[in-house]
Amino acid sequence: MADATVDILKRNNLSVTDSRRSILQLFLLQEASALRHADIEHSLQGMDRVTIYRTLQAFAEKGIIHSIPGSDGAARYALCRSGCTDGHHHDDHVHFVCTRCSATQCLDDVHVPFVRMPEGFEASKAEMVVSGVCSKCRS
Amino acid sequence: MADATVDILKRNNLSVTDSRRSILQLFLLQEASALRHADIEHSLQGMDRVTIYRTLQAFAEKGIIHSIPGSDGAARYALCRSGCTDGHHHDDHVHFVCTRCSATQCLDDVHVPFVRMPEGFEASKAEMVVSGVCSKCRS
DNA sequence: CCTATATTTGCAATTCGGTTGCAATCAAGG
DNA sequence: CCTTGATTGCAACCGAATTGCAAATATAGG
Repeated sequence: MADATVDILKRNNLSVTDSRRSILQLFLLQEASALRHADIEHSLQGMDRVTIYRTLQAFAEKGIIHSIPGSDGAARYALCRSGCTDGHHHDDHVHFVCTRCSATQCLDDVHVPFVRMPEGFEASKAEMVVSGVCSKCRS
Repeated sequence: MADATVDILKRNNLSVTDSRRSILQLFLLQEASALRHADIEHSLQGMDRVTIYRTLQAFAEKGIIHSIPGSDGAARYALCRSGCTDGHHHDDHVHFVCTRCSATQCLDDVHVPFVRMPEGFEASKAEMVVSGVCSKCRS
């Protein structure tokens, strides 16, 4: 059990397989920015596209990762902070997309502000994506 | 010049064609909720899919319509309020997606709140999408 | 009004992100 | 170590979107 990936998978009632461990490993190493399916496919050559899709789905369902709304038609995923469990995620933070390096990252400490809805509307979820230049690209 | 569509196209230096007028007409009639490519294709049977894509792009570039971030992989567009011009849009309002009827609409009066960025980040644009049940579906 | 030019349209083909069904493989528990 | 249910890989498919090119059309100039 020398590996953190095994631990996380077991904690989430997922059977431990090579594919899942490799993908999870990628997320653990990544920390900084979100991963797209294509990124993973590129890093883990030889792994089937479909397996990656299904693994991402499984992780998202268990609350290991969360999806990030991206307007470019490619889903992005990032590790959930501790505190996320099955179904109920704590991903109420703002996401940032860098216009220079196009990396997407979670601003874990910036949470989505409340906005008052017009008469008759019932809000249940709010997502916010800020774009600009990230700290790495500015320096 | 009895038609508003001709007027709008000319004002934006776009040549007046049947396709553009029909699509623009749809947006003018629509008012309430945003349109996806598929919606237009369905309403305007016989028009080529590609023409619709290109027309939407042209309208967006001119600031006649703006695109709405949707996490479901299908772009949505809605008319810009007066005040939008080439490139520089005033679409700093919140968008609402109904989980029941799945319509997307602009909450023109609710503008995206300011959020303070962490050290080193430079924000240039912020998008916010709220989901829930719209006024039509609640009544 | 007519023509020349630049723009727009339609079509076919292609790319890209994502999903589904199915058979083979593999992990987990007994 | 064996059974069983979950996971993988493959092929095929789907919808959204883009590209290249030839035909059609709008616009400006005469």
